[in-house]
Amino acid sequence: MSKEQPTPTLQDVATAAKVSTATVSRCLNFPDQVKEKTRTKVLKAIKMLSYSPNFGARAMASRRTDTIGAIIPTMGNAIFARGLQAFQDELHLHGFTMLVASTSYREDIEEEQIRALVGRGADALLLIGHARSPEIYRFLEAQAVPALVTWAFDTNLSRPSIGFDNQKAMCRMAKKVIDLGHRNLALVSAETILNDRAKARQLGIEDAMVAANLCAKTLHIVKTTYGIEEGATAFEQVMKAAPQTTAVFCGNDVLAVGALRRARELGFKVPQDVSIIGFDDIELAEIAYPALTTVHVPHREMGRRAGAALIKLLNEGTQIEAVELEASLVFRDTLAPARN
Amino acid sequence: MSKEQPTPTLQDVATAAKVSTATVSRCLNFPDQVKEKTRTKVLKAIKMLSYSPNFGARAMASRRTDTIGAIIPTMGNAIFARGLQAFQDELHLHGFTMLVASTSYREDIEEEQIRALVGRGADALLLIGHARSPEIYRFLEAQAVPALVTWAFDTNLSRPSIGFDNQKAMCRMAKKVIDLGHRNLALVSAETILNDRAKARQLGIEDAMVAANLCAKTLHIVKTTYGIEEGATAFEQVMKAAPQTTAVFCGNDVLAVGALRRARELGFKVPQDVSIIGFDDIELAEIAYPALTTVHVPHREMGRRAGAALIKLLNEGTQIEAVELEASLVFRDTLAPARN
DNA sequence: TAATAAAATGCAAGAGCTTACATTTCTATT
DNA sequence: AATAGAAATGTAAGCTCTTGCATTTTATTA
Repeated sequence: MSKEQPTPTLQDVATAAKVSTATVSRCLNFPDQVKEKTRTKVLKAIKMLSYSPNFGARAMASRRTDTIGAIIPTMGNAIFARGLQAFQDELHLHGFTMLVASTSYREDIEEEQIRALVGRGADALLLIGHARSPEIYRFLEAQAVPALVTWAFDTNLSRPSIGFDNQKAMCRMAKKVIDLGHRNLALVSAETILNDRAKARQLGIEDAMVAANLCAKTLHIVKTTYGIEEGATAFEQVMKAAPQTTAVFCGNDVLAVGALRRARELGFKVPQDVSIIGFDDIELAEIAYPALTTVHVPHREMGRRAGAALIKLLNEGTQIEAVELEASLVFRDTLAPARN
Repeated sequence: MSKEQPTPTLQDVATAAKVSTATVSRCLNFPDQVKEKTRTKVLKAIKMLSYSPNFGARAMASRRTDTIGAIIPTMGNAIFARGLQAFQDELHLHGFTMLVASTSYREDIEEEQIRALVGRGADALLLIGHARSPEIYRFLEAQAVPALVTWAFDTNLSRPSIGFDNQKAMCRMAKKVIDLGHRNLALVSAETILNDRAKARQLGIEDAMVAANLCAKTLHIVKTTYGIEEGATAFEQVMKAAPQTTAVFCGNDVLAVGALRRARELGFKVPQDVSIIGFDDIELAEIAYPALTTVHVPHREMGRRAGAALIKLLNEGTQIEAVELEASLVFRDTLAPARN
């Protein structure tokens, strides 16, 4: 503990095993290029010295890292955590390593993290949503780091993405809601400025309203941050400002669960008095009481596919082809025909 | 896109700005050591080239990385995700970067990940739980990488840890349960071989039983993997094998929520017929119906403190002092006196 | 204005690894 | 046993930065 022992290097191993550094290196990277006997000797030296290769040096010398970076808004949100886990599992399967960073939904931090991951040698990047400054896309291009957008899907953009169309999915759900006779709609949403998914979901409802000859302007929107309590508060605001509301859409299940709870606390019967609709279909949705009607997002599938696509791109140079996944509607117990 | 543009290097920037590489480097690392005019020039060149420093090279040359690694079992579990987020926030505050890896509760993968993170130059490591082979601890020592154990606390070990005593916490809860007249206890637990937290929780119940003159052997234990459905199945197994059971402890809230659901599906009244107790106190616990009685674990506090301690160690060389956090009991609606 | 100290910059030696190419050691064949 | 060809190993350059020391520029003082 007290002695300043420098961490062992390739050279140390080579010396201990009485071979050249090249042989040790090959032993690690191309084991079958070295004779069994030599290999054993080297491996023993490695173990003895508790040697571990220096990644930076290796990356620099070999010009590749087998590392893919992922940048998500927050790990506190189960849907990202879960998608990432699937992503990571897929990468691990192919010998790649994942580096994660989170942005707390802040654009400046996202930029910082993108630079950090690129600097760390990420061979490719996984990003959430399309919305970010052109400068960042330029940077990525200058660094020749391919980026794949997920959690969103938009045919209008040239960027490859693997995800689903938030707008379309929410529109389908809204149509159902309107078909059940609801005319006074509200939306509890996350901030839409830096979150194109949230924005798309809002647009989806508005699309359905217009299609049903309702004025999109009548959609009562309350914006809030992420959290159960936040959802509860927002619900209260909605019902105070627009008491005639019969259906409250929520930008995600966590907000919806909060709304649900507050609804009950305030004496509303769900769904008889007011319907509540979530988005994501996390476990919470099923557990909530009454069980939440929501839009199912294929998080794991998305993560897995994104991983596979990026690996294919890196290994075979195959261009990523955009994949639109299906987000299905899950009808449980918080949606019913409008009262009266 | 077609031209193989090599990513820009420090040298490129230096050339573009007509200064030496040393100046560019200082511009990045010690901005006030370089004249305003020069700095502007350099910064412009950097922006123009979309330059981003190569982390590996920097790490190698400067022998430090300002990076801390965290290794958790899985991101799919909210409690780890949340603790990590707090950890990351704390690190970010001090200019450190976090590298995460997950192990899927597999020892071999954990070892692999530890080596990977150390190889990537992690200045320190955050680990969950104490249980791992001595060889790994030896490796960490050989590499002079300090490691902090969290999510657990054990005064008997010399290793520094910031966490809570799983055994003590569960024992307190079990005591309450026994005080309510429960004599036939069961436990739905995660696999305890590689999970010392799960093991400790089990021991905690047994401690309480012994203290109450119950035979610890009568604790009916069912082991399962993580998941709501898994918890449900395990509950069913418990009640089939030991129908006289009046209180079912669960290793975590997710299992408990599953048990709760299956209990209702099977026609058990909770808590009248059977009490169900969780562990962790994640959001799910509060949302579950009836709301779950559980042990509150200070995830965020743990993450934050762990971050702070590691940074202090790295920056000031201050030895980490172990901190035992309090895990409190949260009584909600799934615990009641034993029937009869 | 000259002399001196302080600030800014440049030079060049590494940091630990990979890999093209050169050299040595085997294996198999005649 | 000699030799070609293959397999194994070694040599050394180069990957991109940081930093101690040397040098140049700028500011300060007499």
